[in-house]
Amino acid sequence: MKPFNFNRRVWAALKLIPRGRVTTYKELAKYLGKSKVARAVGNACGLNPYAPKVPCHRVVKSDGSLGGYSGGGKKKIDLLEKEGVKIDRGKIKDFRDKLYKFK
DNA sequence: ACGGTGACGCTCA
DNA sequence: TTGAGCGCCACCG
Repeated sequence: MKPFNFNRRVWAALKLIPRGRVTTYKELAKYLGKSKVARAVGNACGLNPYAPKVPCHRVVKSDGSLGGYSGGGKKKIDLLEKEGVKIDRGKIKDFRDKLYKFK
C-alpha cells in the first residue's frame, strides 16, 4: 500500500459526506487545498477501487448536474433519491441547499 | 521521461 | 441563457 495519495485523500473526504447531502468537485478540491484539482478529483473517483465504500455518487458538478458515473447514471440517480436528494432533468433539486461543505 | 486523456471549472461570445 | 474554448491537476500507456 502507498502513503496518502491524492486519490486516497479524495475518497476519505467523500466518506465524510453525510447521507442525504452532496458535494461538488470544486468544494472537494478546495478541501484538498487546491480549487483547480476538480479534474483530478473526478479522476480519483473513477480510479476509486472502493466503489461501494466511497459514496462517489454523492459528488456532483458545480452546476448541480450529476456529472458522470462509472456504473450507469440511472443507478446513481436512484441512489441519490433514496438518500433524499431529488433529481430533476438530471440536475439536483435544491442542489444549493443539499450541498455539503467540508471544514 | 513524455504525451494524451478525463466522473471539471471558469471566462468569453 | 446556452454554447464553445482554455486551463487546471493527477493517472495511465
